[in-house]
Amino acid sequence: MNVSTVPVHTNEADSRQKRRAEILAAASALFAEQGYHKASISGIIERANIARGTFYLYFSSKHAILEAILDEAIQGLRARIRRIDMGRDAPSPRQQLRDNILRVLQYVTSEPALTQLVLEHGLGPDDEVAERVLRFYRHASELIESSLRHGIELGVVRDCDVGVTAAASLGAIRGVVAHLLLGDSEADLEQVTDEVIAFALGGLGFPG
Amino acid sequence: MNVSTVPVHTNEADSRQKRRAEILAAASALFAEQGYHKASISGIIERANIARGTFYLYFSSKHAILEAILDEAIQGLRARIRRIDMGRDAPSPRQQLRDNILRVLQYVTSEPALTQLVLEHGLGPDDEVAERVLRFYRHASELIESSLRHGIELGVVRDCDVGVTAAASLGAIRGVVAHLLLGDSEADLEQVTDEVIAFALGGLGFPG
Amino acid sequence: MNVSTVPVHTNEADSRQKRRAEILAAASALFAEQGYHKASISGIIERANIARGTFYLYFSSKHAILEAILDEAIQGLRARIRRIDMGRDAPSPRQQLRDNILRVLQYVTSEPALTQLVLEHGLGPDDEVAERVLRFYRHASELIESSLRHGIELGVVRDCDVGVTAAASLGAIRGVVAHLLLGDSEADLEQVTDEVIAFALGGLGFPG
Amino acid sequence: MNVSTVPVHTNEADSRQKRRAEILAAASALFAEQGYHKASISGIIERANIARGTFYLYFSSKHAILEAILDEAIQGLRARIRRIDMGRDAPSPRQQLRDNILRVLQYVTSEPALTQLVLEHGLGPDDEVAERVLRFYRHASELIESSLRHGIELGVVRDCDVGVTAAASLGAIRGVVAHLLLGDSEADLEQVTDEVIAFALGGLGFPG
DNA sequence: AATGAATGAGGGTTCATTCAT
DNA sequence: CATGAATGAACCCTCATTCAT
Repeated sequence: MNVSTVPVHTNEADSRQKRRAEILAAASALFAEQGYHKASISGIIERANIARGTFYLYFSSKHAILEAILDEAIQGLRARIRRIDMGRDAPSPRQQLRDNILRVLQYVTSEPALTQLVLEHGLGPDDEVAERVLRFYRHASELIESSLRHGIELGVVRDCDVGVTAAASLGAIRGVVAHLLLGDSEADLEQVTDEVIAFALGGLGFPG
Repeated sequence: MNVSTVPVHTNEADSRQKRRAEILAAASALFAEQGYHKASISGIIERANIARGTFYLYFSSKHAILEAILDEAIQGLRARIRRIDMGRDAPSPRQQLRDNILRVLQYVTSEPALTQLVLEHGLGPDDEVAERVLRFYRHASELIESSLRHGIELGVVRDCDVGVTAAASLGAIRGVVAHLLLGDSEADLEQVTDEVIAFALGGLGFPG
Repeated sequence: MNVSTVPVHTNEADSRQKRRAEILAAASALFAEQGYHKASISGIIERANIARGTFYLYFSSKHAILEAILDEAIQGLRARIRRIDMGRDAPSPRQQLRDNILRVLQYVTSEPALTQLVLEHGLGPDDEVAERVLRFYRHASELIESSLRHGIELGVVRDCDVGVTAAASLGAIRGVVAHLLLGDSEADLEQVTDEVIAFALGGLGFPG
Repeated sequence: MNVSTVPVHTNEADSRQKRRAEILAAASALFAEQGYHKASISGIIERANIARGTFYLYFSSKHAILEAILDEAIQGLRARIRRIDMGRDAPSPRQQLRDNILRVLQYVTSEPALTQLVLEHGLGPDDEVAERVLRFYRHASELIESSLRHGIELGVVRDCDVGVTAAASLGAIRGVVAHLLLGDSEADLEQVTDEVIAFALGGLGFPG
């Protein structure tokens, strides 16, 4: 007797996902604006135009939504970072590195709120939240380390402490990301990428 | 023949300073462990073994003690960073840069709790607290920028976007600092410094 | 045929108003018993049988509920005091004055807690709360003053310093109100009113 | 071997009394300015220029000093109110009443801080503090009542409910006192007294 | 007697979470 | 599913009082 013989399931699931996304968007905007701690459930539900109880139908806690947001951001970043292919037919490692950085910077500037949150967390104390971000950084770091090791083997990267150097490289990118986020004007990402590459590969050019 | 025939008064002031330092230490440790927000006055006074009211005899608020801690850390860092002297009789710029980095890394590893806090703050949204840390980062960034500009003029630094490059450099150091803080083992700071210098000045050594 | 086919909505609003009134009642009683300062939120919520947070769903602060209570009391009093109509068709001024006093005394004895609070406040130093009560007293005083002036013009009131006399008149009523509140037995308000009128209009009857 | 062979006892007692009076003065000024509750021990000792512990050498609690202040005020008032002497050689009752009122008004304006406190208290809830003030009011009220009864017996006062009329009379004076305290300008107390007397004895002059 | 650092009970308020409707 | 009134633990902070010096 139900009027809608259409796949109710899909509709419901769709609308559920949509609602969920709305709440997620409201929360990440608020978190970015006020910081996780200062932001309140009240603020989120007001922005998302939902009732208080509804929030808990989609997320089990305030903490949970932060994790979801960070996961989204991390996933976004991960998807844009690709392991450098040393195969013959692949583009040059430098080109691949450049592409990675450019994609990251593009993502980061297209999602400033998410980025803000990733930047903000992942340094704090051993929190379950920080854990995830930390794991991402560790993942990125390992990616860099393995590339460095590979490069050293191939003789294209000078011999160095890969742990320290990877930390420095990752930090450099983080620094540039923060720089982009703070800057009001829109920067030419291609150019910025080239600067980063130049710095990472050639340093400042100081004479040895 | 005792050097200190100074007034007994010092005792009072000393004990006050001592107590203050104890509270400061308890708070830094707790803030570093749990983060500023999660840490509570209760936790601080328990760790410092003082009564609730006593805390407020030394610091006007929870916020105030964080500021005091951050100020101390920033001051500690600032004191270890010296503008590079380009004079003839000065050590080589590279040597001076190395000294700066080494001093910072030494301080940072000697004060992991303070460092943790500085690392943690200054990224969130406009917090009154973050302000100070941000200002420090900005200060450091400007120092680097001006050095870069100077180096470019002298022809010892290749032409680059000083804003981006300074952000990358500062980020690289922050990255290494975070790396040191997370690492359980004690690293040889001299060696780490050399790695940082090598990375900053010569990059990865990738062939153009 | 039910007069109220009004929306069911009223139920919600009603229950909210009811709850609010309960808290208001609990607070008035406690304030009257212990005084505003000694009374605590804990005491109020215990008496009202609500949780701590619930209180703040209805009143933004302890201060706010006092204001609400005082406003209610003042409004109650104001509503019972009417400017004396000197028109031809109006009852005699004496009758109108009598009605005013009787209504006030009736209200005051029906709301001893509220009265206690109004009596208690408006005398301390410039408190934001006292302000409202003070304004009410000033309003009442001005009403009396203008009546006195009018009476003097008409020759029915002897020439006097209206400021002082109004203060004395208002004080006399306050005194009687306090007297009624302290007295355990229930007084005949009509009789008391007549006494007040007799005193106010004819004094003690002492021979000049 | 004591240098001072003078009655040390007296000196000490004197200085103790002096100190005590200073604290009392500081406290009553502060209480009058800020109200009893808002005023703090810190405020008192700062104003009295004594150490925190010293306060408790002279008064056992914050409450105790309020009691002492109120006692002083009440004593001051009591000393200025004299039972009306109906003896033949005595001045006329009216004159005696006038003298009483004038003395009270003089005292009250000379000690605004104390008066403020008496006015403020004595209406609040059944507090130990209010008790004393209340007792004073009751005392004054009984004095008036007995005078009224006497006057009625003598036929110089019209027959009335002495309880109500005494309350009204006392209230009238309180009202005038408050009026004087609030007024910035200095009033001619003799004139004010005459107004009060005229009101109390003859009322407003309204035609019966 | 005088001091003032230390105390800790108690204050008002917030806010993430729950649950009856 | 959606609601939002209700909850209460936990928060930061104040301040009258104490006591070792």
